[in-house]
Amino acid sequence: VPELPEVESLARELSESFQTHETLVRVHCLRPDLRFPMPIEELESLQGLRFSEVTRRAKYLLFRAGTKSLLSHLGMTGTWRFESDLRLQVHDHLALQFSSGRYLIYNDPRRFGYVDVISTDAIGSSRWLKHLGPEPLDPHLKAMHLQKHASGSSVAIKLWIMDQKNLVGVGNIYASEALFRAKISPLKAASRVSNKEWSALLKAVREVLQKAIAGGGTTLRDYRRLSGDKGGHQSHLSVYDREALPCIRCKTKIRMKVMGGRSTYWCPKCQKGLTGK
DNA sequence: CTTCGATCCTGAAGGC
DNA sequence: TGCCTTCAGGATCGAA
Repeated sequence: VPELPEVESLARELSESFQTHETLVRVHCLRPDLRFPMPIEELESLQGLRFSEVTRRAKYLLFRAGTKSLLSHLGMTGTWRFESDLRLQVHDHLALQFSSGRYLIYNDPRRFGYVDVISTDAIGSSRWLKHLGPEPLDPHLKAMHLQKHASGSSVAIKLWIMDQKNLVGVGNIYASEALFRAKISPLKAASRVSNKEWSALLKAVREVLQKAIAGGGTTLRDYRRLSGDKGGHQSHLSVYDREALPCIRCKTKIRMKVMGGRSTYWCPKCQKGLTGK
């Protein structure tokens, strides 16, 4: 469900709500059967710690609680919500009870998400984060770095930018959107993307992500903000889910193809690249 | 090493 | 109305 903008929006909302630095009073492990079983004892070791800021790395949420941090990946359908009572719903897996009296609850119908507890001063070297590629919004990242890293890869550019060890945070929706914006075919081999195209692509990725963050995230189906509201961004999608509809630039019929098991949308006229190996 | 496909789940939506 | 099939924004794993 959530790509970088959705996780970033959520991290900001959560961070704001922890301005008051609440203490975690009790952890309720309701259903440990997530993608990886919940580490119950580790989670309980967070009891008594004060929660401060919530940050994001790639598509992971990181709740800082002193020397330890709670890491959360939302998979496809994970959501966090506040409740004033321990009022449970179907697919609630974890409830964090705070000193303020409120509960922060993790719900995940498809159970592709997971949580873990890691040491705050070794977040970057944790098993979840150490193999991740660069953050697209990091101003130190240059198009040249991506081009260099992709130089030996025959993988289609769409799949390449979605691979979290190459570049982080770009999921299925924003991969199609960014390639459309940069006018590059999703089928083009990563190694054949030119210098100029890499610049356009990185710029497009940044613009697409920034716009979505500003809009509070895209909701196609399941994504919910902390408030339970849908994201406000869905009307901004230019190609995703527009198969056979006219391209917004040239009216050509948008095409769809399954790549790596995921639906990919593009305009065969605007987006250059044909194939290539 | 790279690359591809199958796989983990539930629920919403569409066809008949 | 109801049953059945298909598909979904992720990412790991094993096989080739």
